[in-house]
Amino acid sequence: MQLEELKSKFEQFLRQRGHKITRGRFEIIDKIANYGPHFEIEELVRWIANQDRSAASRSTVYRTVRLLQEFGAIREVIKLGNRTIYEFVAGKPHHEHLICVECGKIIEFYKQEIEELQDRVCEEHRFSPINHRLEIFGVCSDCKEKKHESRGMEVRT
Amino acid sequence: MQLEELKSKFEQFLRQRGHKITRGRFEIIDKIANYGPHFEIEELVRWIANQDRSAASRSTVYRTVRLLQEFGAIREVIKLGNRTIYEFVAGKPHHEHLICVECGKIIEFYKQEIEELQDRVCEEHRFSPINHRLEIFGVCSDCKEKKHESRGMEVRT
DNA sequence: GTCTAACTGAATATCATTTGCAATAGGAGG
DNA sequence: CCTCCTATTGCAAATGATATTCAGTTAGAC
Repeated sequence: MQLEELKSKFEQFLRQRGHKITRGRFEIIDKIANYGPHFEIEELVRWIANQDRSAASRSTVYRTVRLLQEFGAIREVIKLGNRTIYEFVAGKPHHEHLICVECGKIIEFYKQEIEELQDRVCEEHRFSPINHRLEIFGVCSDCKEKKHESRGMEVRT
Repeated sequence: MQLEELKSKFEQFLRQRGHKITRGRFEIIDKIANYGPHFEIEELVRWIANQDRSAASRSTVYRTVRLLQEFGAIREVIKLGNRTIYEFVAGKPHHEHLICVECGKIIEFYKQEIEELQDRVCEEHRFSPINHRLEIFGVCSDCKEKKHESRGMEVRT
């Protein structure tokens, strides 16, 4: 599995920076990997605490998420209000997100042409891009259907 | 001037929602209009307080910014860490942003093709977009030059 | 002018995140 | 395997942005 590979890469990363290889850090990686691709930290902290009373504390989760971000295994992908949604990247190719404001569903997509056009814009401004984030907020197909149903009911009432 | 037009539209908006037309709200619009296109709320609050000891309080600024957002005169355009940068839209056409992570400079751009490609992606997913935000983080041309200079000096030292 | 609901300011609460500190545990060197 | 030093951990407290509560103040309908 490529999770093991990622963990050993992370181990190298920690050594290089003079950090120690601790159980907690690797347990957190496992938890994140099992949680699903997108998460918020508080959510993750609660989930970990529910699963395992003796697991890493809130502080350690925050600190480890930060390290994993620097390492590149995690990315902040959605910022909405005061919420930050992270993504466990783990070698997945780059992509952007559609976010349903009704149900919170997150749909990933990738458009080569959009990426290329961005590069062109950057060149035009002699700007060296480091990273980018495209968030499209809207209503997903499921929620549109639900709305139609409920609208129908309102009429009937 | 179109600021007056905007204010009278905002007045209508307030009336429609059963809100009152108060001096404070309109003074805040003036301050924002004079401040520049991009601002953070705390920054704005300090600036307003410095200019005018008797101006609106922090609470009122937050509340008014919220109203202006709902009205559509203000948009959250950049979310970076715990910072939120707002933009006074005021009828300006839609655009996206390049953000220099060295100096904080914000460059606006618009690419019709990117917008069209986004619409196509939404259609493919039967997703109804409401709004979107494309943030490109990187280093602007000025900062790249500065870096070269300082690198040169390091070598000489 | 009167009256009521909306507004305001100040203080307080909240929420996510960070930090200080004392106790603990990696892991390098013996 | 033991020792020692430093990084790490957990907790509690600090932070920073934003929201809310409440008592006093106003807009504006009648």
